Amino acid sequence: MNSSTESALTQLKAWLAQRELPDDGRLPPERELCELLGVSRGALRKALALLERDGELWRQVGKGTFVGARPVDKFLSVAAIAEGSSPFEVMQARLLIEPMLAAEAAVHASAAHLDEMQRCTRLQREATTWRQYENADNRLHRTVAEAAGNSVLTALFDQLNAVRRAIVWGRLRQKPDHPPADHHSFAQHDEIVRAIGERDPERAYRAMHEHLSTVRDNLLRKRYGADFVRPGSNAPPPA
Amino acid sequence: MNSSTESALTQLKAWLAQRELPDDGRLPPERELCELLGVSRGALRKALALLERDGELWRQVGKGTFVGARPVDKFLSVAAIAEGSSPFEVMQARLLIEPMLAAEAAVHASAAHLDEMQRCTRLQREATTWRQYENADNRLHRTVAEAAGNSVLTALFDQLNAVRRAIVWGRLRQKPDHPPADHHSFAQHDEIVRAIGERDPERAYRAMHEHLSTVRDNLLRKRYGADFVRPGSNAPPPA
DNA sequence: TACCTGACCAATTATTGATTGGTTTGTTTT
DNA sequence: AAAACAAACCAATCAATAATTGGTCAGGTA
Repeated sequence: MNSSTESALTQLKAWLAQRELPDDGRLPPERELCELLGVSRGALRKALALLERDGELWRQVGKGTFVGARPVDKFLSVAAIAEGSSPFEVMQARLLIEPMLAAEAAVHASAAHLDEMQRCTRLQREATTWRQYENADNRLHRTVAEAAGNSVLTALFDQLNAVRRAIVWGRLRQKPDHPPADHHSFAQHDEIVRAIGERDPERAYRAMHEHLSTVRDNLLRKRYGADFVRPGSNAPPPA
Repeated sequence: MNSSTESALTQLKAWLAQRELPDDGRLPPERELCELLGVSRGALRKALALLERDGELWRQVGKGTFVGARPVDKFLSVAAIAEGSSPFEVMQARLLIEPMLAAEAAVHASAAHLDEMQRCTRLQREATTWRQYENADNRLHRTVAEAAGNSVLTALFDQLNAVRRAIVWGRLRQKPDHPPADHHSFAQHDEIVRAIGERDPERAYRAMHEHLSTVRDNLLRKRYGADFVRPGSNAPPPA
């Protein structure tokens, strides 16, 4: 180590020891600090580099210099998740999560939530375009998630839903302009809403599970043929 | 429906039908559009509200009005979710999700995953600081999630975990420097890993559920006192 | 050779003004 | 009296700009 940097390091450590730092651990910009310490900026930077190498602080251009460990705010983007996933994985995730949300919704749903659910089933029946149909479907499932009354779970559902859309949009571009004559879904949606309305968590769970199973099977049949048998477990969880 | 809004709705639908919209589906600001259609802004807004209610378009202050479904691509940042949530909600979410991951892990876990889990339990026993203890705990739960073999679910777990950390860091600043003498957790972790290793999904589910219940109760006791009774449902889902 | 000074670069933040959906208020119309 | 309208205002958002900050380079100095 050269003499000037050694001096700067000593000064810096002393300053850090006596000085009370703000909450975010930020210390003054280099141009100020080097004047405070009475050292040149180059020397100060070498001293800071040493402390950074030891993990005692971290720096970022345009932001500043901070004591402590560099924060790792790894927010996985929806696109990144969708990239490494398959429609099958998304369906399995839905199959695990949404029935629980339905069960919770049966406990916590408000009257407004129930109204909205019924409105969605009606809108879906009245849909004349694929977009309307899908809108109503999305909205119904979203309302169920929201009705569960847990903002964290709602956020997770939103993320899952976003991944689902990203994958569907990316791989299965087929979007007919007419709504499907899928009376199966109508009845299943009705059963879900009914179970939630009657405050029956177990029935809501089963109804949602059965509905999503149907959706999954349709998806897989469309992709792999009618005789496809899904690998892995798909049973409801133990009680 | 009142006559002016009915007229506005007709005009609007006609305009939408004949007009080719830009790629993003954005239509002109209200102040322009009402002039184009020859209706008052109030009437136009009522008509727009109807279409929005039917999911045919969506609006946002400062942004504009767009046809189609409201994009949920808005990646909710961890901080944003944590802001509107409570530790209790996070625990409930963990209670709903992680037992299922454990059950799936019992089916799909590889030998490498099992090794890693056992390594984590060992590391936790040997931990001498709180940070090491917590690291081992995080890693164990993360490995279970990964062992479930579904990248979407793993991503959701990561997000949930990030929210949990954000909340714990933000609200409960107490961080003792010594690991807890919490032999309860040790035994429960062992039971989880054992159940997964023996390929018993139901036992893995129950073990994880019991473990997280304990964690939650400890958390609540610490926060609200020993006699706190948690509202809402916390029962395992129906079979 | 080591060091300092000054300038410049690129990433980031702060600021300002304009745009836009949402709301209120007072007036006019029916 | 109720509905409709017009204008003003509000808050969220966006675009453009300026300021800040860590990183780097060139030239001079001891």
